[in-house]
Amino acid sequence: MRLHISHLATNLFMEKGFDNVTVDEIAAAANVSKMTVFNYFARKEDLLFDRNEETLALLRTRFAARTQAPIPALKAFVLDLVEAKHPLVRMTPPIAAFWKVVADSPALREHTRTMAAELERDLARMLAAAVGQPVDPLAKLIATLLVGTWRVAFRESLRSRSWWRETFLDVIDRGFAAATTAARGTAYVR
Amino acid sequence: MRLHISHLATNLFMEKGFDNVTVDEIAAAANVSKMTVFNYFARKEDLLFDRNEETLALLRTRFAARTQAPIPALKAFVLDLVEAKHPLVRMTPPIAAFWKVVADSPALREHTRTMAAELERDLARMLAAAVGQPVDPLAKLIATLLVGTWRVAFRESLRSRSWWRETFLDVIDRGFAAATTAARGTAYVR
DNA sequence: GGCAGATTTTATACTGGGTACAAGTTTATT
DNA sequence: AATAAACTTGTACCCAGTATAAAATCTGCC
Repeated sequence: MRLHISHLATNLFMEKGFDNVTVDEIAAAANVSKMTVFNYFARKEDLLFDRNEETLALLRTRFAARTQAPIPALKAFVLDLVEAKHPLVRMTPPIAAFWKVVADSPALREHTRTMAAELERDLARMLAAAVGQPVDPLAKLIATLLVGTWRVAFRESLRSRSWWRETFLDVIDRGFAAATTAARGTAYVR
Repeated sequence: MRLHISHLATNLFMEKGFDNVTVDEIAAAANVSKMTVFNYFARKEDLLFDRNEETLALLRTRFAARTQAPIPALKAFVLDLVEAKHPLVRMTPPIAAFWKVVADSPALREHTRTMAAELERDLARMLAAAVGQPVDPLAKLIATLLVGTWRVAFRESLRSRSWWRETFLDVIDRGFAAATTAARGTAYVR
């Protein structure tokens, strides 16, 4: 049911743009009342980003299974995503279309920032836990640097559909090198 | 007039919290109609962050007058702010109270993220212009790393009112070292 | 002073996301 | 079948923000 509504809504968003579809419209298309939609999804934005939680879970799982120090492990994780052509880094036309919907809506762009902020907080907690310490400024700094690196690399890979690999990997390389510098001499790097 | 309304609104926000003050209320307090308020301020959030543009202008001015490479110059700029006890880094009780209003409102927290994103874009442009190049992925990455560093340092200085200096400067040190690593071998560092 | 024209302010009415609440409907349990 | 629990819905509401056109205020000019 939740999936049904979310799917329907996503199609409408792709057709007409996020801001040009009202929740009433979505509810009508699903033969359901507006209240029911808000019952399943706290905000309109969640209709599109329903799978965000899965991504976080994937990160947590992979991080928990790591065999290296936190920062190298995270870099290896990102490189694995590229190698495996995971949807998060594989810019097929439908995926590019999805992100175009996001890029075209101010509300959705703001929402991605909120998600990034939550990711930063989560990652800081994970990093701190990995070295057995409370969440301190250094953990927050590293989390911010890494999430920022990811954001830039991701956006660049969206901008140019072909030949993005080189740029993407260069940004990842430089960003992780930067985080490594910030964390030099701590357990985060080795 | 704009200042009058903004001042009045800020006081109301400090008293009751951003989300518990309606624009109608502000308009009434200023003996003015709601439309007039929106005439001066495009969004409710702008009533509080009216001076954001000034800060950006300060950054641009200082950056234009720099004598060092971009990244060292920006670090010197931040250290100067600390030295001069600029309001941006001096956490007096009224300033802390102001930021508590922000911290207590989800809408305002989102707004700060939007401002940070705009700052990132601006800084990327400034960096690219400084080395005579179009805005490329590296400029974006450095801008993101530096703004992220600033955000973390700033938030930490808010968290603990006394003895914040050491932590603040440590985060700045590590963050700028990280950005320097990301930019190694380019004109951004020297 | 007084008039014409531009600018500002205002009232009114609307859109749309989101909440509160209470009543109705379905589904599961015994 | 009866009752409780969970889900769904209608209705009414709040508030930010927009559109539009009328009214008030200010401006330069004679």
